[in-house]
Amino acid sequence: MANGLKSSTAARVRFAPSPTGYLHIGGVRTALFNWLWARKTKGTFVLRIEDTDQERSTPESRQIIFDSLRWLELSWDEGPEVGGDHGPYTQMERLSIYKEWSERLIKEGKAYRCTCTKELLDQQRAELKAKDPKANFRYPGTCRNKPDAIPDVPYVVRFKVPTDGVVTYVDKVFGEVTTPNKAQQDFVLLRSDGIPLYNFGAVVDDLAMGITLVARGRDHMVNTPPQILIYRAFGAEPPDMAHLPMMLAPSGEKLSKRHGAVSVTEYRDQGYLPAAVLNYLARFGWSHGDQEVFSLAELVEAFSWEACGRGDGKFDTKKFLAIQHEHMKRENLTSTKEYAARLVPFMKLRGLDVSASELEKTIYTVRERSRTLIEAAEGLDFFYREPHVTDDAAKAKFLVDTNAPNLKGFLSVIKDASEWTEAVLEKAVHDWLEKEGKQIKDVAQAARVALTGRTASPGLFQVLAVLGKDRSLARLESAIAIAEVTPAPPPPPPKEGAGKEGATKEAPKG
RNA sequence: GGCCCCAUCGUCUAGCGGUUAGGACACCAGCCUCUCACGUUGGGAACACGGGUUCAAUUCCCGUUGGGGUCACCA
Repeated sequence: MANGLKSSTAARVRFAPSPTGYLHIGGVRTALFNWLWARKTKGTFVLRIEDTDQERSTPESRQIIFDSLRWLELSWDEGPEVGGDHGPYTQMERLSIYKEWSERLIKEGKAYRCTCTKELLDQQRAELKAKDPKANFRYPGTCRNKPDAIPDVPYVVRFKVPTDGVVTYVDKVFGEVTTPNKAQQDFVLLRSDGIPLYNFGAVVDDLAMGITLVARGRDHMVNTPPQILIYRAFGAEPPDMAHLPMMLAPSGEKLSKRHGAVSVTEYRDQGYLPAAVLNYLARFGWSHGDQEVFSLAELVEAFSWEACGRGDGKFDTKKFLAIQHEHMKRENLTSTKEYAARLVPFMKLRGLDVSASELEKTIYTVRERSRTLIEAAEGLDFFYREPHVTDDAAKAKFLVDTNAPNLKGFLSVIKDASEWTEAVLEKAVHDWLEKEGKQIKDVAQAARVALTGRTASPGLFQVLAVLGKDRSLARLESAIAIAEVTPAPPPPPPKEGAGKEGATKEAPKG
């Protein structure tokens, strides 16, 4: 009962990445689930930078994290650049806090100073391994029972792990998990340079920041028992814990650069929509009946830890693209206004300086056929490029003398149309075709190549309407000029497959 | 190897004792069609194995197998 109440009241959750590179797609999922929970409970989403790995942390990575989260629209309520009552939100700025809290534990006999050097322990570990490759090295407890005094050599602070007993906690997605304490060693809290290790820094901060639920990847599940021991040493109740199943590469290996894009910024640059990225990630390890496509608001509404699965999954780029396509197609998911605004930079990349308001008028022609903003930009290119570019193969195949008469006829019909609208043009052309005893397919491809420069495009009459009368006529005229002086290629030889099929069918005759 | 976790179509998953085991992606075939798409109809495709519990197990329990995580003065 008390637990249910705790879950439904405003949660304080956090996302605590290390600034050691790009923001991994798996990290984004962790951020998303936390963010969803914060929004659903009308709670607080805290961003904390865990930069205690001085070797790997960089200011650039820190910036990438901010940029990525902002692009995804996963806004944080407390954290770097926005502030809050529990700062600072960067661990390297909290060193005095860790020092103070560790002294507290030492004073209470729950932790101790250890002067064993890393070199010594590495050596002991190596010796043991040499004797017995299967052996499990653990800190032997050399300094565990020494009376406390500040040594005159560098020392680390170690946690005094109880020699017996177990840690049991109820994971929000995995249920009850029990680990024996004797499986753990006296792990290090504070390094000799005063910088905390992950488990200590995270617990101190989560406690100090009033975090009520910790959600992270399953690779952290092994950290939970020692962390709970630390919470208890501080006389505190641990927050709720939730672990998320792993996202694996299609091969079943850990997801890495080798298996395609793992950095969110790559998806951004490939023309994915943030809402689509979030949608795919949300459905990975979480489900809501048969629903596949969600807006962000729907995710917030529907999300729950209970509906999270426990099995690891494999990242599927095809399904990801399909979800992305849905978001590109549906106006209620991506309004034309938003679509246009996001498209502008992709047009710019093609050297086309088109305003969002201009794009808003043409987007309807590519909505269903573009899966990404890059594809949309490609699809819209010929509307804005003057002169437009004609594909060589398309030109050679369609802008030829045998098509010239049809193109001329087509041109003169639309030129005389009573009104330059899709419907009127279509009717005019069809009337003409009927009179001529021709079909639209006899002229469509040549006209398409003339107008768009390619063999695949939006509907012919949509193209005419968007292009406008002057440009349409001009493009047709120059195409006709080319066609008239270009001899048609020889007809292709009969297809082998078709011949065989015919032979089979007519075999009884022979 | 120790500790921990997991197990339904190829993939993401629904299922919370009794179902023709459902959906989505992908795949195949058809329809639609001025191209590309979209849309649409249909199809193949799964409960890892072995014991229990039960009138009844995909579902609950145990084991086996398989997979994953982690064993640092990284996070």
